Amino acid sequence: MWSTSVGADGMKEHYPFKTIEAKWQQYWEDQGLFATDVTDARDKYYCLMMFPYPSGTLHVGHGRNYIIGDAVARYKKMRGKRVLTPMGWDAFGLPAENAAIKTGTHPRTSTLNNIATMKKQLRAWGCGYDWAREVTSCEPDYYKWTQWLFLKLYERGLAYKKEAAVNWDPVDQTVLANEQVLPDGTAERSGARVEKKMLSQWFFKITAYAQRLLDDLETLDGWPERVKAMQENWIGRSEGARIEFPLVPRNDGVADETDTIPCFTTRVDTIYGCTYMVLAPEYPGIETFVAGLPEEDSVRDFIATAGRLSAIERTTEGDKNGVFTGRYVVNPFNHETIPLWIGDYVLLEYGTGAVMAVPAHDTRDWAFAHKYDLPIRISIQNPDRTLDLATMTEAYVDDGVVVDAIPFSNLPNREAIPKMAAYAEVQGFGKAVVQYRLRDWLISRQRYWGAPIPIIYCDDCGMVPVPEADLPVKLPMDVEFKPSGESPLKRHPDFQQVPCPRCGKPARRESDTMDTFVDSSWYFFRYLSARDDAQAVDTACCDQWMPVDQYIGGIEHAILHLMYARFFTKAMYDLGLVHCEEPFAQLFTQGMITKRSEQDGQLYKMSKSKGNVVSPEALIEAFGADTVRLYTLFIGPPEKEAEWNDDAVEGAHRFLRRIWRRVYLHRDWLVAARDAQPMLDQLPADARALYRKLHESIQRITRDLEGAFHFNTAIAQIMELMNALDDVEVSADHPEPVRAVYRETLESVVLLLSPFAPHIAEELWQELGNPPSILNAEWPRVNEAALHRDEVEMVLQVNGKVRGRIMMPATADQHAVEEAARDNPQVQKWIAGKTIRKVIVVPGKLVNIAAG
RNA sequence: GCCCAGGUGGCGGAAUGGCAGACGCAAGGGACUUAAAAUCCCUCGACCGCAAGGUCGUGCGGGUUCGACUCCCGCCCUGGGCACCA
Repeated sequence: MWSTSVGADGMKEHYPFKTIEAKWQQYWEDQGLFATDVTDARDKYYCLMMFPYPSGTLHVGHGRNYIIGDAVARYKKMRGKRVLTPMGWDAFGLPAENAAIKTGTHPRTSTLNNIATMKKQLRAWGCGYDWAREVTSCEPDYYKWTQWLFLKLYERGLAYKKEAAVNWDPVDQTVLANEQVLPDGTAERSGARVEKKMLSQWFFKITAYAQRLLDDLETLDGWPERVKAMQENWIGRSEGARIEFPLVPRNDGVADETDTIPCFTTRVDTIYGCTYMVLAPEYPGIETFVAGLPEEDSVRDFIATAGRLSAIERTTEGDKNGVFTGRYVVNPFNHETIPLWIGDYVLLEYGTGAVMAVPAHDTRDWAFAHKYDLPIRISIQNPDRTLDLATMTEAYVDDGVVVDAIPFSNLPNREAIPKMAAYAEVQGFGKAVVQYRLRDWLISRQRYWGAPIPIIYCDDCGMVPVPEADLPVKLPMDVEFKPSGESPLKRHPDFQQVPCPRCGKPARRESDTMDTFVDSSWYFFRYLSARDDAQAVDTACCDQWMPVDQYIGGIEHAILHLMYARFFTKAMYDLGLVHCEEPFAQLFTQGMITKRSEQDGQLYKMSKSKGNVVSPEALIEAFGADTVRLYTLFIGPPEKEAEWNDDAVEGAHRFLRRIWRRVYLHRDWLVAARDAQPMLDQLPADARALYRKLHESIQRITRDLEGAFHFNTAIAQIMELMNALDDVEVSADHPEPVRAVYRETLESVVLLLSPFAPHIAEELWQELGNPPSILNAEWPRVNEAALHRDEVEMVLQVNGKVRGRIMMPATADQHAVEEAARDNPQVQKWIAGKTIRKVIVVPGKLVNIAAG
């Protein structure tokens, strides 16, 4: 029903997305619309997207992150916020170094090339950033400060070196942090089967922050529950007791290095049922315990066999193997002498590496005791007191009553736990303790492409930190990459040989570099003073702008990056560098984009190896960036996974084309209707209804964007509004108030659309006679008067089933509504001959008559 | 085993305890066109019925309620996190 008059230039009638997209990208850049002056923090809104690793090119799956972030930034700007959206590059990392080994291209060259490509891609998507704050973690002006922060942590004892059993990735030729090993024992990055090796490595003492990291999760109201739950699981707090078991001296008079063996238990209430103790095979000093005893050979064999097992074999539930040591310990509660065993199911890294075994009340101990015919004793009775060793077929692990445990007998076991821990403390052989699963963060990597650890080894002075004035410790560029994967720093004399900063004698530089997760643990502070070469962070500015108001990124960083960044923030807080304890107030984790593989028809995350990658370039060429953006946001709830569907992209394009034509064809008289007012009392019914629909839409879209970012329903609402517009005839021939309605509707559609499809919105905004940029325009406001209805449609139900509907004055009272409902012929058909038991009236909505 | 999500048409997905399936995709039919593209109109959960209309339907089984996709209890399934963690 749209008038078909064609505009002056027929060309532009066909939504010239290519020209307008190039035009507006240039305009935003020239006008510096995303440059933010951080000296003014009134109404600040720090909108941050996880900075990408410059892997080469971005696909539409990556795009979701940036498109969501850009839509949020644009929306908040229109809501009057002073929005800061910086962007940078997590630019150190193994892929670039591995590529260098293959192709000979230096990692810095390939990385900077990739950055240039990806920057172009972000621009082509229409995403705006404050590029003056760009940080690139592989450049000395950034990693200088990463190294400086390392030194600060080192001074505080939060960075330390120790010999430990660590995860070794044989493919990437480096050690890894626990967080970077998947549950199946393979490396998160390379996929290699991780090996355990005893090596001397650098750690950050994240465990010192375990409790704070756990406690402060509760303050993070703006974080998804699942992310908080994952971090809670990972930290793995458990309360228990540490009990010292005296070691029974050897018969042959040979002295031991220790006279007690401590163990950690969460079930000290079961200790009267403890019938033996088990040590981890790697337990330090185990060999001296058994030296010269008849059991020595079997113990050595056992340890050797257990040592050959891989991490997965050791940590997979299943068969438990062990061996008797020939030694005994004493249970300090009942003074009973019990045998000391070694078992491969006991982990050195957890607790004390020793377990008090209570087969009657622990499923693992039950299995072990049965296998090796060890004694079993009940020390917790079930509430009915019917437990009997003769009839038990599995360990009783539930709560009950303590038995055979004078002076604790007959106590409910939960009450016995604190009492027994207190008793141990008074007696001096134990105490209540809290144990965490979280391990310290292993940060050294035996690779080249990372920030060098600023430490020097001197034969006389030992470990010496590089003086601050000598930072950055620069990565040498003249290096040779060997296929073995060995770090070129290890055989780079100029890099390694250095005088000791303390005594001046020849010394050796640390050749390990830092985990790239260190670089990304503090970049959000650096954005605020990215070009400052005098200090790592600008404390005053951080006070103003931190925390980040909205952080947006992938769920895959739920534990890794997000916990490391929280740890760094707390450590920097303790150093007085910043005054916020949590970096990210609101966290939004968008779901992955998947696509069906052409090979096997399964859904996979987009990746080159699966061959299901969709590049944005061809789509932008064919449909424009606005279409790709609109489709990406419309695909489904942004926090959920979504399957990419090439066909549906066209639907988004059709919609934009429709809006383009509607506005463009009528632009002349729409501009002329600039000052016309939509007088409510002068509007014919259809225009009045459209005007109501418009304001309902504004209300709903605004609600959808606040908080939960329901872009999909917001866009659906714009589509509905356009559909409603289709049902009326829009032309210049209408009276002024009606023209005003059409103008306001189309203008609002453009405004409401602008965070999602900003180029077309800018162009149409201008076509409607407004000055650019739409970013400076105000988000539409709801006109409460427009929402008013004189009449409402009411649903009529009989026994909960819809039987009809009637129009009622909005002011009708309950009685009138009930009356009208009973009089309705449809309703009468269903209540005829029945007794009406109850009538429910929901004002403005429905009537339900219960009849039977 | 423990802890989180989730299960709705052919598909993606909508629904403050109040009309289940908004919006879009796909499909089918039609209009315009020499033709195509583009655009527009109609149909589109299942079953019964010529129709009016009716019955069933949100993983399964119960419950609360005038009324349940929504709340409660018990299951099943899918995805994710943790797990020989003492």
